[in-house]
Amino acid sequence: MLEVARCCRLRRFERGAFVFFEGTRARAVQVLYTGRVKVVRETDDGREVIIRIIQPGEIFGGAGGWGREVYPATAVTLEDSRILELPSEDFATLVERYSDFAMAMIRELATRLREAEARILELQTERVERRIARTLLRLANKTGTKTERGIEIGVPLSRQSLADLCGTTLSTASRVLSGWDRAGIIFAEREHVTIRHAHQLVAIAEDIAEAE
Amino acid sequence: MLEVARCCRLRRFERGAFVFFEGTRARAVQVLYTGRVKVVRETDDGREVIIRIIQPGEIFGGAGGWGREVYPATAVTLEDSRILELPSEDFATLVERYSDFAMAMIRELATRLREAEARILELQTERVERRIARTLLRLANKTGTKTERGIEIGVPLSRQSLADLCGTTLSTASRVLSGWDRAGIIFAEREHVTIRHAHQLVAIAEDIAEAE
DNA sequence: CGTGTAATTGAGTAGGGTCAACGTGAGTGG
DNA sequence: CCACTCACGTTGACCCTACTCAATTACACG
Repeated sequence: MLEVARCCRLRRFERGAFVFFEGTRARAVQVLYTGRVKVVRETDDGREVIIRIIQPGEIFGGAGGWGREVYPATAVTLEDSRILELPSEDFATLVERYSDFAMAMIRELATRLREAEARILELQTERVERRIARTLLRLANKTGTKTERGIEIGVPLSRQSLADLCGTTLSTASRVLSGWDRAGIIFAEREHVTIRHAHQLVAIAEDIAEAE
Repeated sequence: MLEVARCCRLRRFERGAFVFFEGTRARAVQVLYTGRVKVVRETDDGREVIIRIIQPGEIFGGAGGWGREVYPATAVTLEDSRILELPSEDFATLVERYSDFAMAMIRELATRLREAEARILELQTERVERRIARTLLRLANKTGTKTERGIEIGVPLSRQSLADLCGTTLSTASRVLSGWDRAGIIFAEREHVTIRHAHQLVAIAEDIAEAE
C-alpha cells in the first residue's frame, strides 16, 4: 500500500472552495484528510441538494475510479481542508489488482446505496419536522462531540445547508430550529447546533407520543 | 463461467409472490429470468415505497453477495416469474477470483447509486406532476414497446404502484393520469399506461412552456 | 352474476412553500 | 476600539399543492 501513498497528492482548500465541479472530467479520487466537504447537486433553477457530507477519512469523488467519465456532482469545502488526491487510473489499477480492495469498494458502495435508499424512503413518507430531527440525529452520530451543554454537531451547518440536506426551505428549517430551541431541546446557534435532549429529538423522529 | 451456471437454481413464482423478505437472512443473489419484480420497503405505518422495478436480466437481492447479513428490502413479483438464484458464498467467491466480475459489480452499484441520488434530487425539488411524468418516461425507456397507439409500458402498473414509485398517493396519481388521458397525452388503463405523445410528457417533465 | 380489487372523483384542510421585511452577530478596515 | 458591512437568521402573512377521508363506479375473474 506504500505505492498508493506515493501516487497521492495533498492539496489545501480554503473554506468555500470548489474541489471539483459536476460535469468536469474525473481525473482523481479524493480522500478527505482534515476539514469538511459537502457534495452537492444543483437543479437547473438553482436549487441545491446536499448529497453527502464528507468526514475526514472518507472517500469522495470516486466516480472516476469506478469508470465514470465526469463527476456527477460538485464538491465544496465547508471549512479549510486538506485533501489527498489519487489519480483515477491508479485507483482502477488497485481495484483490479487487489481483490480485498475491490471488495472494500463494493461494501462501501453498497452501504452508500442503502443510505440513499433510506433517504428516499424518508423523503417519500416523512414530514419535514421528522426529517429534520432525523438529519440532526444522524449528523450528531457521525460528527457529534459531547460537551457539557449536550452533543455538539461538528459540521458548520447553516439553516440553508440543513434545508438542502433534508429537502425543505431555509424558512422552514429556521422556524423548526427556533421552535426546538425555545422548547429547550436544542441550542440553535449561528451555523451550529447542539442537541440538549437527544431523547426528545428521537421522540419527534420516531413519532413517539411525548408524555411531558 | 460455466461453474456459475452449475451453482444456480431456477425457481418459479406466481404473480404477487414474495421472493424474499426484508430482514431475513440473505442466502442467495437473484437474477430475474422472466417476468417482473418490484423491490419495496415498508414504513412502520404500512406505507410502501418501491425502491426498484426489476427487468429480466437484472440482478437483485445482491445484499448477501456483498457482505450483508440480511435483505434490506422485500421483493415481490408483479407477474409470474422465473428467477435464478446463486448462493451468496458462490457469488462472493466470484467477486474475489475474477477482477472483471468485481469491476462489473462496482460499475453496477455505482450506476444504481447515481440513480438513487438522482431520485433524491427529484424528490427534494420537483412537484408531484413532474415526478410522475418523469417516472412514466423512465419506465417507458426501460420497459416500453412501440405499438400503433404509442409506447406501451411493459410493467403491470396500478395507480398505487405508480404512487409508491414517485412518492405520492393513490388519489393524486389517479387524478393526474385521468387528466392526461382526457388531454390525449396518454391512455390510462387498468394497470397499464400507454404514452401517446411522449413530447408533451417531456414538456411537463422538463417544465417547458407548452405552446398549444 | 356476484364479489373483490382497481380506479375515479368530490369536498375539505393543512403542511409547508413563497415572498418580503427586519434583526443580529462576526469579521474588516480605519 | 468602534463603526460598517455582509451574510446569516428570524418571523409574519398569504396561499397553493397535494394529502385525507369517503362515497361511488368500473372491471376482471370465478
